[in-house]
Formats: sequence, structure tokens, C-alpha cells
Amino acid sequence: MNDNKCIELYNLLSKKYKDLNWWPVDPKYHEKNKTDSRFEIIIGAILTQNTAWSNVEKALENLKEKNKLGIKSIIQSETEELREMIRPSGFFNQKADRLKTISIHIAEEYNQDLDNFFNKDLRELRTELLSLNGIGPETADSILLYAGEKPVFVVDAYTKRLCQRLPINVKIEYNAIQKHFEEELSKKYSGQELIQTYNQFHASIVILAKDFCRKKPVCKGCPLFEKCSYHYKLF
DNA sequence: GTCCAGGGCCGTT
DNA sequence: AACGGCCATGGA
Repeated sequence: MNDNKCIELYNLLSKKYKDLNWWPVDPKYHEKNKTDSRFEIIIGAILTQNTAWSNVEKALENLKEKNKLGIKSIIQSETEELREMIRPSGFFNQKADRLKTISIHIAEEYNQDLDNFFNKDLRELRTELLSLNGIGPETADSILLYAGEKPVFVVDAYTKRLCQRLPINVKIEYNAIQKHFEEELSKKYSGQELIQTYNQFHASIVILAKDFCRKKPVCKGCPLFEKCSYHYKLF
């Protein structure tokens, strides 16, 4: 009963936030141009590191405008030009290097073929992503879940904050939280449904954190108000 | 003007 | 293992 807090959390959140359909790309575009769309998600995952999505959108627009949003284009682009195109997303010097690093990796090891890339064994692929400079756990897992459609629960700063405030009885550390959520959720869901659950869950946590569970929390009206003990501590 | 955003790396303790 | 400094832009 008590170990089921994440299922309860998921049910509450998905009732409030329905069919979010993340990652934010046009679903029709995703279906029609799967390869391009997947690559765009990979690039977006890197560009959004500690950065507001609205800024990432500007960077992606710049890349699309100049027809540079592709593996080959990024590898061949001049570093200085790449930096300018992604400037709005912030940290643009390191991010330009990171975009090149992963593009070169996919080109050299997988002949630029994302199907080939994502067909690799999940654990091996995750380790491989983490070995690349600039790809940490959240970026790797976002790529695996949203671009690769793999059953991976993404943990971010919002998820940690939420676990801390509710609280959910886990050590506030990336791997511990991920393990806990994956164990609980995979008891109930499997296959495509599990993937969809991870997708929807992470997306709804992000929205919740923007609407209510901000750094400076807005507890009034929060869908988790009854379940959360944090607001009792407020003033 | 201040704060903060869907992190990650590197050096220090 | 945990923590601090650093990287940078744009919107609230």
C-alpha cells in the first residue's frame, strides 16, 4: 500500500494533465519524418540542459532555417557558425561541442543510422551515451525515452524536488529515484504501455513543477495538495 | 536589477 | 560521495 506512492502520484498527475504527448515535436511530423524528428529530439535534449525550452526553440529555428539540423550538417558546420546558430540556448560554446560529439559518434559508429543506433542493447547504449562528453544521466535518458522510445524513467531537478517535498521515500539521488520509479511502475505496466507511462509521467511532472511545485512553491490549487506534506512547513 | 530554467564537468574536500 | 564554481541566454 505504502510502497505504491509513485503509482498514486502517476494516477493523480495523469488525471490532471492528459495526453501530453511529449517530447514537444509535432506528432504528425514525428510519424512522417521519424529519422529527422528523432535527431531533433537528441539535439533538443542537449540544448535544453539547464535552459528554458523557449530559448531552445529559437536555436532549433536557426538550425532549421539554414538547413543545418542533420547529423551531416552539424558535423560539417563551422564551429563558429554552429555557435552563433545555437547562441539563444545559452552555454553555446560547450553545447556546440556536445552537438558535434554525439553527431560524430552516430556517424562513425552507426553509419549515421539512428535505427541502427537505437537497436543496440539498452544498457549498453545508455553506458555508451554516458561516456560521451556532455551527456549526463538526464540527457541520456531523455534521448533513450523520447527519441529511442525505450522504457526509461527520466529524472530531473523537478522530479528530485517533488520527491523531496511529498516526500517519496527514496534517497534524493538520480539512480535511486530512477530505480524506485522503474521498479514500481514496471510492476503494473509493460511493453509499449510502460514506455507511454514513463513519457506521460515525466512530462506531467515538468508541467506540475512549472505551475505549482516551483522553487518558490505555489501550493494553492496544486493537484497534489492533499498528498503532499511540504505545504505544512510553509510559514 | 534579480532570479531562474527539463545539466554536466571539473576540481576540492 | 558531496559540494562549489563555471558555463550564458532570455523571459518573468
